[in-house]
Amino acid sequence: MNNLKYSRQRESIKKFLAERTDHPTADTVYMNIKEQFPNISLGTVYRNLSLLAEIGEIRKINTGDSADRFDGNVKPHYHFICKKCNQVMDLKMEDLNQIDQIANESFEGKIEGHFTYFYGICPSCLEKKEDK
Amino acid sequence: MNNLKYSRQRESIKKFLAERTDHPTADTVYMNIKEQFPNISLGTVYRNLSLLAEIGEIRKINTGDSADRFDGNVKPHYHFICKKCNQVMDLKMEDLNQIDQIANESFEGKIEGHFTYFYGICPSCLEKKEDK
DNA sequence: TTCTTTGCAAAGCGTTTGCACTAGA
DNA sequence: TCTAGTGCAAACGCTTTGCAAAGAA
Repeated sequence: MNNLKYSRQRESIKKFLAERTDHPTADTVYMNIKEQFPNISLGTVYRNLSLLAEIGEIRKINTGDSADRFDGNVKPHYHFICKKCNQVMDLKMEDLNQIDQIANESFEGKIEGHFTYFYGICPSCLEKKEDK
Repeated sequence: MNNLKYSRQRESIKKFLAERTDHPTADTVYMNIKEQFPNISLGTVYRNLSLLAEIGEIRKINTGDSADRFDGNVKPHYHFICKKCNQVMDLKMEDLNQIDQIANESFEGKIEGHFTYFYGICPSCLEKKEDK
């Protein structure tokens, strides 16, 4: 099952994501890894992103946008998406486990968890607005 | 700005969604509307779904799946997605406005709202599991 | 050697769009 | 009449996949 062989490309992708605090798309990863591996193909990037997400070394996040984004931080945390600049930021806040219980109160099935992301205006866009 | 003309196709799509409690994809809408309008095109379905969502008569929901889903119920409510059968169900629960404040506590920007969906096992899949 | 990973290109899927025609006001 | 909406088909953006060659164990 776990027949993973080392690959320089995969390590590079993992390292790249670990160093970023924004949440790049597959294409952004591709563009950046290309500097180190000029011949790398987009397919390889996608394959490795999927694989890394599957084994839990990175997280795949879906912001409702067309393209998926990837996060090198696998610790549970929430995301904020700016309505103006579409930037995706991490939020420093506690886990909202209590909302699963609230949801469960009048539900016959079993609630195991939730996906939540917050939206609004990010600090730098707020500033720009105030300047006007 | 609001130069809307009546269209039988659009009305039919709206009515169809209002009568459904599941959350069909564009393709499911297309398949069903086709019974009434055999010549309707997928493009028309997509155009009307976007338009209706834009003017707030339906809601577009993104469950992280490949295809978007549409909801005839525009009142604020939360969704549950079954991990087994991928069914999307409505949840009867209060608004979680308080979580926006929690998120805002250590955030420099402005949080305006959140998207949340819950996941787990739906009632009918739970039953099947217990039968074994 | 054996089996995983790669690069490439083609295909996949859901969605959008240009265009000539149709239909609502 | 005038403009919005339609059907059709082609194109789009993101992602996946088949295949032969390359690389790790």
